[in-house]
Parts: sequence; C-alpha cells; structure tokens
Amino acid sequence: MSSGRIETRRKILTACWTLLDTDAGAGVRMSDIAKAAGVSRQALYLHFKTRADLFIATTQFIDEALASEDHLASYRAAHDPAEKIAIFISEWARHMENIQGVARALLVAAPTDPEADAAWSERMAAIHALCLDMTKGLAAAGRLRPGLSAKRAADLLAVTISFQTWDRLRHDYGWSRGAYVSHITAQALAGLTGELAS
Amino acid sequence: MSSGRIETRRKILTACWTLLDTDAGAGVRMSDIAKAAGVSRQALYLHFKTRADLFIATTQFIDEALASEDHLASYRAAHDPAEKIAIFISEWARHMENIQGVARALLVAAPTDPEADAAWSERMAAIHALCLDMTKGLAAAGRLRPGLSAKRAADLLAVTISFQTWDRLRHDYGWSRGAYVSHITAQALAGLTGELAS
DNA sequence: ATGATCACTTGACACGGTGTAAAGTTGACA
DNA sequence: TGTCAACTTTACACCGTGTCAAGTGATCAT
Repeated sequence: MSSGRIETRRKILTACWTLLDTDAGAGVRMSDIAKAAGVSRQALYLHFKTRADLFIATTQFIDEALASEDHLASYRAAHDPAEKIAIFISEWARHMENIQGVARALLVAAPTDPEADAAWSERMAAIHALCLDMTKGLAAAGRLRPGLSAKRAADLLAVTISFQTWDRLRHDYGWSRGAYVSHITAQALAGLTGELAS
Repeated sequence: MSSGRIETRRKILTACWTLLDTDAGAGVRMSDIAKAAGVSRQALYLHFKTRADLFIATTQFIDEALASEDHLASYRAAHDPAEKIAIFISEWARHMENIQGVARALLVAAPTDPEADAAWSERMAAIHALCLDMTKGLAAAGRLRPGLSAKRAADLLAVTISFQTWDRLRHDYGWSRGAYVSHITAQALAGLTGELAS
C-alpha cells in the first residue's frame, strides 16, 4: 500500500518539482526539499548523489508523470510543414509551463556543474533534432527563405522557441500563453519562410 | 604616476573582466580575481561590497572603457527603420563579444542575488527601450506585420537579439559573427515586417 | 519469537566559498 | 618625525553541500 523506498523517492521528487515551480526556484536548498517532502535531509542523499542529480531525476520524473498524454501525436500526424511547426510551438508552450522550475534550476546549475550541463544539453539536443526535422520539411517543400539552409534554420527555430525566450516573454514581459503561441508561431514562420502567417 | 587607490581598483576590474571572459566564467572566485590582479583577497572587499557588486562595477567599467568609440552614431544617423535595425544588430553583436563574460556571470548570479538581478534588469530595460524605438519606427512607416503592435514587436525584437540567443548561436551552434548578424537581421526583419530582407 | 535486514533518522563533521574583523606593514606627505 | 591612507596578513563566523557512523523501527524468513 504505497510505502517503502519508491514512495519516499516519489515524495522527494514531487516536493522538488513543486518547490522549484513555486518558491524562489533555483535557490532551493536540499534542506528545503527535505522539509517539504517530510523527510530527513540525509534521506535525499540516500536516493540522489548530489543536488544536480536530484534536479536531473526530477526532469525525468516530470517526463514520466506527463508521458501518458502524448501531445506530439497531432504533430506527427500533420503533413504541412508550417502546420507542424505551429502545432509543435503550441504543445511545447504548454509543456514549458510544467518544466519551468526545474529548467531554471538546471540552467543556473549548468555553468558550474558538468552533470547539470550535460543533462540540459541532452534535452536541448532532443529539441534541436525536432527543429531540424521541421526545417527539413520546409526545405523539402522549397519554402525556406532564400539563403537559409535547413541546418541554420533549425538553429534559428531552436533559439526562437527556447526556454529562455519563452521565460522572458511570459514573465518579464507578461505575455499570456495565447499571445506567446500566436506571435512566436508567426515570428518563426515569417523568419524561416518569409511568408506571412495565414 | 598611476598608483594609489584608483589604480588598484582598475587592476581589480580589469582582472575581473579578463578572467570572466577567458576562464571558467561564472565560476570565478574572489581569490582567483585577487590573484590575477596581484592583490590580496581582502583588497577586493575594500573596493567592492560583495562579489555581485564587483561584477556590476565591472560592467560599468567595461562601458567606460568602450565609451570613447560611439558605435551608435550611424544608428542614430540612419533614417530607414529597417536599416536602423540592421545597424543596431551589427553593433550590438560586436558589443556582446566584449561583455559576454560579465553578462554570463550576472545572469548566473541574478536568480539568487537581488542586486545582480537589478543590474541585469536595468541593462535589459535600456536595450528594450532601443527596441521600442526601432519598432515604433517600423510602425510609423506602416511596415509592421499585421496584428503586431509596436510594444509586442519590441518584446519580440528584444528576445531575438538577446544575449542568451546570441550566446547559443555563437557558441553552442558555432555561428560566426557574420552569420549571426546576417541571419538574425533577416530573421528580425522578416519576423517583424513580413518583408524579405533586401 | 528471534534475528536479520532494509529504509530512514539523528547528530556530527569536513570542506569550500563568502564576507568580517583586527592588527601589522609600507609609503607619502606635512 | 609623526600621521594617515591603502593594502596585507591572519583569523574567524557563517552557510550550504556532501559524508559518516550509530541508532530506530518495521518487515520478513525461519
């Protein structure tokens, strides 16, 4: 009945997740997480080697918690490359709201912690691969702006939809999710194809 | 002959500047900077209250060191709004190469240090004001993409030319300065106006 | 029922980095 | 010659991470 090692681990991870999303974010201490999880600080080290390790595990935990809903199904189903991009941006915007806390924590840790850096880079590589997939679709349709290779276009798309950009627009500039999705989609499509969004 | 308090301060600031630009960047310790400046660690605290304070002073120091060259002269002289944007991106791309170290340090410190956060925000606000100036120029010329206000366009321009975006393209994706300038200019203009760059 | 084992707690500590405090050194200037 | 300012040296408090070892309590096999 939901006790034992796995349960404790789950409590720690959910506490970490919620703390990162709500409180001072990247500044959370191990003791804060322990307290929120209702567990001793040392218990954290029984489950996770380091603070960065816990953050990394938290991202995987979030992924698993959200894995049931396959938001990329309609993305894969779409045929028009521009539509694929629009769908992806919309779903990715939704997803970033769930991972924002841990993403910020990982970003702060990355410059000093190689493990955190590797974890973040890995996720960025995955996103970039999707971007490349999308820009190759545009390239195949001959809709890429003149002078733009699929590779460069993928880089541009990746930074346009990056977490940092999202965070700044949503929080520093107070954009709603809807505003973000519509304007970034338009910006991305116009920037990559030169076409005005329909 | 160049001795005394001011000289020591200058030595510390230049040491900080170069260390942040070359070495492990945001991870530099006060003792590292002291050693590089040829000065005791405590001397740093005689000139700067905290580590964040030193970083902030370093940004101002860099500004002053570069103040003689007024790179924005041609920006102000330009009349065509699109040309203004192109010139600004080009100059800003040059400038970011000088401030990259301290910018990274400030970005890392910001989430936990309110003073660093304020310093960074102040600079971002200055950039954003310039962006708004540019997008108002586009708006006045009726060249803004339909559905885009000057305010929103300024936000979009600000994130497009942001340090984080620059850093990622230049370093993670290995773009040259020339590639950055040409593609980001094209991306910004296409995204804001819907026109293809000439 | 007993003993072993596992998961966790408790309390202590080493380490590294920031920032503070106080006494000592050196050179310039009157 | 004495004084002042800038800097050095040494020491230390504080905080957060990560480690260690002994102790507690529940569970389970025999």
